[in-house]
Amino acid sequence: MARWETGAQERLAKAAYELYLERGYEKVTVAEIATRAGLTKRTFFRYFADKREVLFSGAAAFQQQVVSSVLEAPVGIAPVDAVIAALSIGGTSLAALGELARQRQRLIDTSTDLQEREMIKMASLTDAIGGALRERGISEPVPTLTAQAGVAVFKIAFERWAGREGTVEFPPLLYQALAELRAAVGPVPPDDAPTASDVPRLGASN
Amino acid sequence: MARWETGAQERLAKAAYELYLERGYEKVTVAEIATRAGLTKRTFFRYFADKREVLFSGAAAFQQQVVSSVLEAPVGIAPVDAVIAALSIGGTSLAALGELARQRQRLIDTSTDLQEREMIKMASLTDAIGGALRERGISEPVPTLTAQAGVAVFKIAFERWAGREGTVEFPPLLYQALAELRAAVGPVPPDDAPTASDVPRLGASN
DNA sequence: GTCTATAGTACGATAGAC
DNA sequence: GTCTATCGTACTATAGAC
Repeated sequence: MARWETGAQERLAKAAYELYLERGYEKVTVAEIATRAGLTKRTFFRYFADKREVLFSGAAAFQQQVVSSVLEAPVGIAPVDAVIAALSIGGTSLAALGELARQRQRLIDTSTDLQEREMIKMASLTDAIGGALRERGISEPVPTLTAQAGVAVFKIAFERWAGREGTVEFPPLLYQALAELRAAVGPVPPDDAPTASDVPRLGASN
Repeated sequence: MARWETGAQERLAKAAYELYLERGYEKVTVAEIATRAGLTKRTFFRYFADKREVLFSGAAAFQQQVVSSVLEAPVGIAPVDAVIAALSIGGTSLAALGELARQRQRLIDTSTDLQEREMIKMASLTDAIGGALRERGISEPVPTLTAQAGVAVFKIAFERWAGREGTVEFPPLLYQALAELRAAVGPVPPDDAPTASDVPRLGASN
């Protein structure tokens, strides 16, 4: 008999999901999660920084995927198009999880603590996307603003996806939300306006 | 001698600011704040829901001011212009606090807990602005998207304001950030695009 | 794996204002 | 007397220290 069952992290995550869904996030203690997984509280904190983090352990991989897509976008594409394309791919991966992703979203909606954590993750994603654009030679404020707009659009599109039953393609929801954002914020200012800046392109001379 | 000095909440807030600045937010306990204010931990929690909330007690008033401005904007103005005008007024009020506002911002930047709370407050502000637009008869998705864009632009403008010494006018920073956002997200889609929607106007027939 | 610090809660008691 | 602000204490759970 092995000293440890394998997959301690997976067992902890599974136990946490079950308990959170059964009794609600706030009514569950870390000790209970650990016990159900056949482990101790100490071990829980070896794998997860805190009680919330269980629901966000996939966030780093998602962020990495999006950042990679931005970095690998074709030369000459506008930053906003590179970001939206990257989020389209990432969102499609999340949507592929199906009911699990919707369940997770509903769980987060029941707790302000979890909502806070999700916002932090989204803020981190925004920073990382901005950083990827800067790495490609785009100078401020375009990276920050593009990343903010892209993530805002992503959130709306993903909420719409999660709120629907059955199988819905994610990319059309994302592109529709982008078009709606453009319509809502209004026209690009003319080039001779003192505050306007040209829309740069990735890999171009900037 | 009176059993209690007046202004318990103000004394607690003052003590908290002092201690947070002296030793850093995380190294200060609620008991210490209360003691410096001549009160007890128990009383601290009567006035503030938790240790972070001390730095955000003005948020509700700020939000209320912005929402009121949106609701009172002239008929016929585009939603995005109403939102930006409202945030311009609100931001100017905050900027009027001068060094105190900059100090607060620097404090928040030192703690992820405080950053989380700030994000929650900004999300609440976004929701409230979206609600104000809906109350004026604008239908989704314009309220949500406009509010998101407006708050994103506000955050960038306020960070720029906080990062500068001396007296800088807030509104020009805000309008510049809006122009930059428009340039970054690209052109409004043509009217015949399947995903495009006309830009509605407040009080018009929609 | 145990121990400790501290955030945050619950409930009751008490003291001043009116 | 009532009303309200304050205080004392005991408690749970997270998180980190040792």
